[in-house]
Amino acid sequence: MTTFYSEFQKIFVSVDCIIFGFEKNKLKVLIGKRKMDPGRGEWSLYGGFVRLGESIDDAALRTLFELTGMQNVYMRQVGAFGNVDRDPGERVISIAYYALINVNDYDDGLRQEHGVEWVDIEDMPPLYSDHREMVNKARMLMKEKIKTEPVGFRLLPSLFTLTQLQRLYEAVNGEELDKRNFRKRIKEMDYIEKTELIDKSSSKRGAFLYRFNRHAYDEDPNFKL
Amino acid sequence: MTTFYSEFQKIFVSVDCIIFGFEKNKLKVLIGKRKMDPGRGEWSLYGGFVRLGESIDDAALRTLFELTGMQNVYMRQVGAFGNVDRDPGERVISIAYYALINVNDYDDGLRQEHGVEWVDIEDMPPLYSDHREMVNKARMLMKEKIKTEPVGFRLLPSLFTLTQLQRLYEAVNGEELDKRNFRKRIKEMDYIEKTELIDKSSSKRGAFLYRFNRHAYDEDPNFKL
DNA sequence: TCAAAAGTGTTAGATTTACACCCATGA
DNA sequence: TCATGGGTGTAAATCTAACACTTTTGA
Repeated sequence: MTTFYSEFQKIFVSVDCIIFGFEKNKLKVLIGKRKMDPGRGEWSLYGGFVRLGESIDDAALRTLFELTGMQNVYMRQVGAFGNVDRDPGERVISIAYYALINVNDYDDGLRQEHGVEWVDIEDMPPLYSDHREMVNKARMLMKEKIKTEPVGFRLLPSLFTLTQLQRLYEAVNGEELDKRNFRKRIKEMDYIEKTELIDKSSSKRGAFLYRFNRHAYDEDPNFKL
Repeated sequence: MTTFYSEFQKIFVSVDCIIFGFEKNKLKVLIGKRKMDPGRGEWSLYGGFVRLGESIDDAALRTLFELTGMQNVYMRQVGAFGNVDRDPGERVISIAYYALINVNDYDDGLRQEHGVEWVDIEDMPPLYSDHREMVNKARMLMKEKIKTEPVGFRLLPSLFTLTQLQRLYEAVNGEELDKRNFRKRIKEMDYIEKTELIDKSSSKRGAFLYRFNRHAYDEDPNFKL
């Protein structure tokens, strides 16, 4: 291989995944106890090293796939974290990505095999290295994103009630919303379709189930550039 | 040195700077013709490699300093760019940063020595590799940032007229603003101080000069978290 | 029969937008 | 004297936020 930049030094580059889920009306993050040195036993995001033959985006997707077996997952870059001493063992620059998954789609056996757990984002233990900072930034970005794009559906089952949807927005924004104002806004979104199905699991009366219509969303002139 | 991650491969990591300036009512970016292979002669952002002993933020600041001799410059990370073939010579992951400088503070001799030029962001030549993508993302982030924080002053002299400030916002947003509505909003911002000084360079009548008061900004309760 | 969640409109206030003329001055 | 950019306020429209009661049904 030609070495154009031989006078410079190479550095380990990793990816770390902030995997968001939504369960029991709480926004959750998937973390596990670190199984390698340095930092063995500390709570940590799941990550991996970037290989020479893959893009950083692909490295993030691969890492997520290793952990969850899931593909076609919504992932977005959070940013690069590169303090000199962020990894106590070696110089490692890490690129954080957040992912949005529906917790029901994640096989719980697989989750246990990897020893990772869903923890409430409002109630997280101290994390390894700068991982807390990554989570904070990821949450901030996701919160901004959800204001302008309907990415929240990634965190819900394909059929959901309006109350579930409201609780999701509340968990993401960290504040309660007015039920009537919320429903009014939802009604204006043609890509949220009411079905004739009723969910009786959370109330005696039952609530209509809704679904996100991607096709209608892509056609919505309010969201064209 | 202990080698914890010896089974993985290291990668070159660079930083690239999107340096924004404001001149003749246009938003400009500083670019130059690349002086090294691969890509020699192509228009390119100014960049450099991250060293083992410095953080990525420090690498960006150092790179900017090398080019401009300027310190204490406002810089923010744009993100990591890591397609496998983004650099035709070697695998290089690059972290882009944008900087806001006042073009008058940049010594023009130094600029010429480095062979870089201010080009209108609306009228840029094709750029090396993924640099255009970096510029686009940087601009988008800067545009969002300026909506909530008064970072625009970094692009202006310390004394400026309201028309200059309006033109800056127009250049950043890419659309014209209503003069009266703009001035109404500015008047509400206590950290933009009117001085008794008059600028006669752009009109016969002359226009009052204003200044940004950082102290008043830091105290503004509208901007506390 | 009652507890618990679902569902539904209106009004006041705040914010945003549109819009046109006089002023001061140097050439 | 006139061309040029500087400077100023109001009203309509839109958006946002606050708010309370009825319905259904299983236990």
